[in-house]
Amino acid sequence: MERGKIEIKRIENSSNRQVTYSKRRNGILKKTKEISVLCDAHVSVIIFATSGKMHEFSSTPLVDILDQYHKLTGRRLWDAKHENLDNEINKVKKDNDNMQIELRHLKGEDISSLNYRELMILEDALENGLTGIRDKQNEFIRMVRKKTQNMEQEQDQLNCQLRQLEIASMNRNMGEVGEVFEQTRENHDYGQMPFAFRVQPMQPNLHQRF
Amino acid sequence: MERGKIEIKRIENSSNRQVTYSKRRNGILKKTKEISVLCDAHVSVIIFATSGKMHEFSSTPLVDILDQYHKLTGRRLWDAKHENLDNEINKVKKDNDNMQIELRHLKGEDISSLNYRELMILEDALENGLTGIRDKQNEFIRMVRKKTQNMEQEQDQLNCQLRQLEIASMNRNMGEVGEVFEQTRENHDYGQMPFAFRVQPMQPNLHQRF
DNA sequence: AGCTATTCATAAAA
DNA sequence: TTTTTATGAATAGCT
Repeated sequence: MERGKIEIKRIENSSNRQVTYSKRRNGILKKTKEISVLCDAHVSVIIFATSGKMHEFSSTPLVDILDQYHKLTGRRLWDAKHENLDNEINKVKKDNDNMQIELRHLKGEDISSLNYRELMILEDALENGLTGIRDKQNEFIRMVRKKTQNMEQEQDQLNCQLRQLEIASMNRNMGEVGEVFEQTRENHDYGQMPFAFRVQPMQPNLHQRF
Repeated sequence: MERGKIEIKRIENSSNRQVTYSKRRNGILKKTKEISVLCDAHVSVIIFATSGKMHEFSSTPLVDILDQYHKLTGRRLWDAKHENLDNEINKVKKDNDNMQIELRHLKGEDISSLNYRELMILEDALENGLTGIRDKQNEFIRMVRKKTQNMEQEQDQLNCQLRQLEIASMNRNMGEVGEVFEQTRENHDYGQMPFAFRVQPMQPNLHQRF
């Protein structure tokens, strides 16, 4: 065999093999860089020598290349965790789709494909829903009504008290005033009473006359 | 520039680029195969053309190569991907929860925390849904009713025809039979009539008397 | 690691 | 695309 020509089979001489490996590896890396530049190609090469040493070239991040690889071949290159996440996301998305459909149906959308039985089931569900909602609403209304009643009663009581106080005040103004007025003030302790409960005199300037 | 020599930069002429790509790609694949045989190397090449078409060569299953790659570089190829998946899964789960809540509400469940306004909105949604469903149901009912009517009409017609044929048959049996019977047979051409339209004699054995 | 003699790859053209 | 051919690039075997 003349110089320069070799048969493509394992080179038995270890040092020859080592040299050839080194030369050809460089050649390959060079070629891959070139094709990626010349032709806009995305290339990844990973080369391991038997020694375990690695050389690589990637025109694009390896992850991206592998991602495309996966999309195209469907072959899984990833680890278990990745796969689990993938499964989970698919499951959740499926749930999502189902719920989406159910929601639409309950809103009366996309129902053309349903048969009568399915429509009946939907109707029942909606009626149950309505019943629940209306019960709740009635509860609200009862509550509000009760509250209103209570407030009216309170109002009545207050009005009643107010009238009594007015009468008392009138009586005092007609008789001895000064001493008794001061005493009344103390008894009612206006300073700690909420404003709404204070009795506004019907004739605020009445005492100025004295 | 003479024939055969080029500068390493993107080939602008699209068809030249395509041809060069094809040739060089083959070259690279050949070289990688050769080095793996000659030098016992483990090699993986993945090449994507801009078109998206892929070519690859792996002296060893790609998964194994990537496994070694992991061990050697410690680079976590998938971390970024995992993070993305995590984000996506969280988003979808959130959607899921929201829909779950909406569904429950529409079914009248878990509504204690809602205020009156929210209840009203729900009620409207449910009523709309019911309206849609009931419209659809009515449509069904109308359809079925119409079908039934049509069938009844058809039935009536058939009964009518049947009666007429029976009468005709009776008449024939009362008069001259032999010759006329044969003739009638020909006229009605039973062979091409669908079975349902054939007149069954009321007394099938009547002719045997003659 | 360099250095040729050769073989191989491939640009241009068909 | 594939083939052809002229030419440059890669590389086997030596140093």
